[in-house]
Amino acid sequence: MSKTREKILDTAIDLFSERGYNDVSVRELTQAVGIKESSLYNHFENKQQILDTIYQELLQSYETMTLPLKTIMEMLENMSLEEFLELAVRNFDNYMAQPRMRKIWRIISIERFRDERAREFFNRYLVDSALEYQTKVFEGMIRKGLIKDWDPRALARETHGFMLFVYFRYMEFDPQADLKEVREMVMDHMKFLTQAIRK
Amino acid sequence: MSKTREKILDTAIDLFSERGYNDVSVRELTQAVGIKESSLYNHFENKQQILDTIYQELLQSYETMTLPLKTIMEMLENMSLEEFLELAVRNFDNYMAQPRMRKIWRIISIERFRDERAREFFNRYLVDSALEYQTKVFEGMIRKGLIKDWDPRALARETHGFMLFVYFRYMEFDPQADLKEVREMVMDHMKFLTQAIRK
DNA sequence: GTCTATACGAGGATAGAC
DNA sequence: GTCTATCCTCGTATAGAC
Repeated sequence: MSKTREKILDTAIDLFSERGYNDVSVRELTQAVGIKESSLYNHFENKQQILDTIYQELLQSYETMTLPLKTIMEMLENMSLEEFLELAVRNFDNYMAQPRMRKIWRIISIERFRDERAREFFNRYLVDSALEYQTKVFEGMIRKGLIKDWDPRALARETHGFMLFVYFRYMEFDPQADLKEVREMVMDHMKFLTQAIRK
Repeated sequence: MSKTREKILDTAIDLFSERGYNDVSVRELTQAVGIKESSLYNHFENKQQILDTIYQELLQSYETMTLPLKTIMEMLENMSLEEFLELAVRNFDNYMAQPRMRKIWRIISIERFRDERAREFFNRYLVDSALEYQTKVFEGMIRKGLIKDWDPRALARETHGFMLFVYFRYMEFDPQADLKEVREMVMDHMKFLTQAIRK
C-alpha cells in the first residue's frame, strides 16, 4: 500500500462522512490530499472504487467484531443478567468509539438513500443481523429461566432499537462527540430493561 | 396557486424523497413534470426555492399536529395509562400514515447530512421537542401516581426512541409499505412499556 | 507516480420569441 | 406561461511529458 493511496482513503473517509459521496468532487478530494486530480487515477480506477474500498474495510472490521453465538451462550452460563447486558453495551460502545468506524457508518447512513449496497449494509449489519443475534440470546435467557417469558423478538427490538436511536441522534454526527452522556443514556436504558424483564 | 406550480412541487417531493435534492437535476424534474427547464423558473426563482417551499409545508403541518400540553394533561384526568399510550401511538401513526408527510420526512432524513436547516428540523421536531413533550407527560403521570417513580426523561427516551427506530427501519423507505406490521411492533412496545412502568 | 493540458457531458440558469 | 437557443461552471476522466 502506497502512502498516497492511504492518504486518499483517509481523506475520502473524512470528506464523504461529512457530506456524502456525491457532494465531494474529485477536485475537492485531491486538493485536500495535496495531489492533482489526474494523480488519483494512479491509485484508484475511478471515484466509485474509492467508495468500494471503504465499504470493504467496514465489512472486514464488522466480521471480526461479532462473537460467535456459541461463545455467547457459554458466557451466559457464568454471568448474571446485568453483567451480560453491560458486556453487550461495552461491545457496541467499543466498536462505535473508534472515530474511523463511526465515520464509515456515517457514510453508510448517508449513502443508503441512493446506493443499494449501502442500504444492504445498513439493514443487514446494523439492524437485522443484530436483531436476530439478540433474539437468540434472549431465547437462551428465557430457556435458562433468567428472564420473564416475553417474546424474544420483541425484547431484541427493545434493546437494539434504543441503541440505534442513540446512535442516530447522538453519535452519528459529531466524530469528536463526548461519549460520556451517550454511555449514561445507554446504561439508563439497560437498567430500565433489566428491572422490566428480570424474573 | 397555479396547476403547474403544484405539479412541480408534487413531483419534486416524489423525486427528492427517493434520492435526495442533489441527485435530482432540474432537467430530470422538469421532464417528469412535462415542461421545459426554462418554464420552471416562471414558478420558482431557483432549484433551492423548491426545497424551501417543501420545508415550509412541513413546518406548518407539524405545528397544527401537536396538541397543547395543557390539553394532554386534562385528558390524563380521564384516561388510563393504556388508553393514553395508545392515543400517543395513534397520533404518531396518523401523521406518518400520510404518504406525503412520510415523503417529506424522508427528504429531511436525507438532507440533514448536508443541509443545516434539515438537520434543525430533524433534531428539533422529530427528536428533541418530542422528547421534551413526553418528558412532561411522564412527569404528570408520576405526579398523579399513575406510574412508577422513574426518571421521566429516561422514560421519554424509552418511548420515543423506539418510535424513531421503527420509523427509520420500516417506514422511511417504502412510501407504500404495509403499516400493519409496523403498528404491531409499536403496540408490542407499548405493552412492554406499560407493564414495566405501571404501579 | 506526479504533473499540465484537455475533453466532454451534465449541472443550473437566462434571453428573448411566441 | 411556455418554448428554443444558449451560457457558463463544475463534474469525472484521459493523454502524454517529465
